Amino acid sequence: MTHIPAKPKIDAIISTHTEEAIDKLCLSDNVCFALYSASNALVRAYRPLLEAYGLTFPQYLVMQTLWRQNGCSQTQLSVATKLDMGTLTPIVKRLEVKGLITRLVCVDDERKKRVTLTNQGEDIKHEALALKQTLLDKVQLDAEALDLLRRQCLALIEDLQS
Amino acid sequence: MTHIPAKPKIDAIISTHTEEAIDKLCLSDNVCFALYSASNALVRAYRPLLEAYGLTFPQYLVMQTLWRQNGCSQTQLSVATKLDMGTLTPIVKRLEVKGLITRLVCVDDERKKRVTLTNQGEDIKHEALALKQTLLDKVQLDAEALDLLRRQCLALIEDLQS
DNA sequence: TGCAAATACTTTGCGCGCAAACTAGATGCG
DNA sequence: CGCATCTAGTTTGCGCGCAAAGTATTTGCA
Repeated sequence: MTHIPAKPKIDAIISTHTEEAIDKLCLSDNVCFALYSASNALVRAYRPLLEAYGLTFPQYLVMQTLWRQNGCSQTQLSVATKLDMGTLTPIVKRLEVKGLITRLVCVDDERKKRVTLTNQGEDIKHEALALKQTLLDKVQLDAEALDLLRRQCLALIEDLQS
Repeated sequence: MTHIPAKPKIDAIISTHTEEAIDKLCLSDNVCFALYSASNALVRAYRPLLEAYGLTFPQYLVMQTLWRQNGCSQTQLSVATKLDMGTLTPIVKRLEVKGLITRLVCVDDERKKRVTLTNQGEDIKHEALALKQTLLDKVQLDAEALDLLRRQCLALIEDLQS
């Protein structure tokens, strides 16, 4: 009679999971998971703050770009925000519906769209930019640690896109 | 006659943006943006690797949790992956359709669903887990820097969710 | 025991994020 | 000039991520 391997052990049933087991269950030993979760947590934390201005986080990124340099093309916005055109088009359209920007076909190149802030879009600039600090105030990490985090993320982006 | 303020200067037109201008346009001086972009870049980099196993990145996170602890409830998966139930339910359903897991109502509590790996789900474990290293090999950051990045992200998550 | 509150999960709606396919205008070159 | 190629932007399809509302089961407690 051939050897019958031990029946694969069914792991502990749900009700017996202790706190420690759940801790080990968490993927926090994983850089990728940590980064991914931190990004989700960030967007989640921004949501109630940005709500006052009717903005989502990606919309806020587009607005920040325009506050630096009004009259960008959509391609330039795409490069600046690292969002592809398929993502950007509807975002920019929504900002237009909200009355924060206008989109006009470029006269010298009719393929391009020039994205320009409305007065309303300009008006919220300083208040909305201050939200960044409001959010960072929640964070224990000091300026130096945050700067390191920022540079590590940028380095990672470089490495991953090659 | 009242003072007429100078007409607001229209910023440099699109075609005159130099490389430097585009660089300054980028939001890379912003921690939140860097983190957000890094997370997007990460998911983007994983996509072609995970495609071989028919997995998305969030699906991969769920599988990783199950490979650690088979037979979790969905709530436990939700805690482990830091994804809310509304996100998790369709992810788990898709994994079931792919034949990687089964979902059974718990006998002792009929509200709960016990999520269990199929043989196929077990089979891809080692190959799929190896992808993590494949991806990290692209990255210049050393183990120490990655660990710091990981811990900074976890600290940030803690701070932001309070 | 009865019933309100809590818990586990599902569904809906909306806005990404991105690949892929498409439209339309600009460019280059024989 | 003519025409292939490129570039700028749009559309479609799919899978999140999450708030909010809904269903079903369990729990707690008067």
